[in-house]
Amino acid sequence: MAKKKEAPCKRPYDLGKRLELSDHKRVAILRAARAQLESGGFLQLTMNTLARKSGVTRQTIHNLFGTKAEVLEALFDQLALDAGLERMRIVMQQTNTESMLTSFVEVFTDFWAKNRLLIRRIHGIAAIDPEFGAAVEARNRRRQMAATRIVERLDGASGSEETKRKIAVLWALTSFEFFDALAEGCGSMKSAADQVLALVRKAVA
Amino acid sequence: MAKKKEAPCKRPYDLGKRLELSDHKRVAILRAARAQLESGGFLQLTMNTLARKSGVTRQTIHNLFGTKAEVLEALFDQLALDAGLERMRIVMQQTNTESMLTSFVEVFTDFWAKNRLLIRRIHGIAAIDPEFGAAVEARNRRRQMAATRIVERLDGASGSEETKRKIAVLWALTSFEFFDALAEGCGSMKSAADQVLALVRKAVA
DNA sequence: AATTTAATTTTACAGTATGTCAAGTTAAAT
DNA sequence: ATTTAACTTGACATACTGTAAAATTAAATT
Repeated sequence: MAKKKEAPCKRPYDLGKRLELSDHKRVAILRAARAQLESGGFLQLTMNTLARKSGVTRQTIHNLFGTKAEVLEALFDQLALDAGLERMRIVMQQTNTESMLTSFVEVFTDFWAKNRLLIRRIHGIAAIDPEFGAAVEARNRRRQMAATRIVERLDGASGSEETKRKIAVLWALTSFEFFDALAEGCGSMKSAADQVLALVRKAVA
Repeated sequence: MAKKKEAPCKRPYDLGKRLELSDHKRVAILRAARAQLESGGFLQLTMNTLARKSGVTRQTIHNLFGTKAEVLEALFDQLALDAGLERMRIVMQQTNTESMLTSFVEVFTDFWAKNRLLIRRIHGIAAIDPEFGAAVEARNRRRQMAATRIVERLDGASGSEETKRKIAVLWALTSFEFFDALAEGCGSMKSAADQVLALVRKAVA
């Protein structure tokens, strides 16, 4: 009674503007996720509200990202990608080792200051969920490597107990959590950053 | 057709052994909650599994504690109560201000080391959920007060910029998060504690 | 020993969240 | 005009939280 659908004949298809639209949605979703995460926290952030706030369907979020955890990983990745790579290059291109250390501290305190609330949440999720924690840890490894290389270059030797100690201290002093705790007590982010640098100099140099 | 129940005549009732049993259950639940939280994290910890692991009904947990968040608050309270009060007294009873500082650092690094995983989770929950975060912050205020008093006594004066700076630094250096980051890099908790003390001495004394 | 009392269990329910599926719609690309 | 794929819609299964009321159990009282 009803007409049968024709058989599908494959034909080349270039999605130009459609990809663009799709990307806009990705951006909108991540932006909304960030806002939601910062204001209400992780428990308030539901796929439903996220969909509503970003003007998309819940299903679309699943199509674009996968699970809720994957949305957050994407958010974290974007953050690291936007800021991380180029800044790390700046650090490593310093000729003087001393200024490399300074640059290292500045790059991260700046990063922590600009994304304080978001990173607090993301690290919080990492702390409560071992699986997500592993994902975050993997993404933080670049900082670890950098800290190691800087201290080793500073010390000349590598592998000694003293060097190991310095690496651990530099790592901890430039961690987000330390900055976050410090900023709570200091009046401003700027002075917290200054304090970190001073402490690093005293402890490592 | 059926017999009517007699009217209830109130009569004094002392629940001696029953309270004891109830307390045993409270303990079992908190113990199970801790284990679950440490091993699987917050997202894995459900009221159902918690009930199963502690040999109680889900409803009983609700009766004894209230909501899931209240279970965790109870867990955190117990932790702080067990260790916190007496230890803080030890710190404050030091005659020498210098040894008061040392004692302060030791008390907390010791505490962090003994409850590392649990505190990491609890602070994680505080970081992702503003409401729970406020509850944790309120319970951490004792440490804040102590740090302030120690530095003020050490400096003689109170209110100066330099004193404020020192308070913030002492606060951050003795935070759990800093210890946690440091312990990751150091081989042992012991050496992490040593590092904290050394840094505090350098920065504050 | 019989009865009263309250803790605990059982059972049921409402509300909300996640994640998946299939069919329908829409708009860009051909 | 037709094909294509993103997107929406609506529905579903599952799981967790929190609450309520009746049934059960064991301690405390008489």
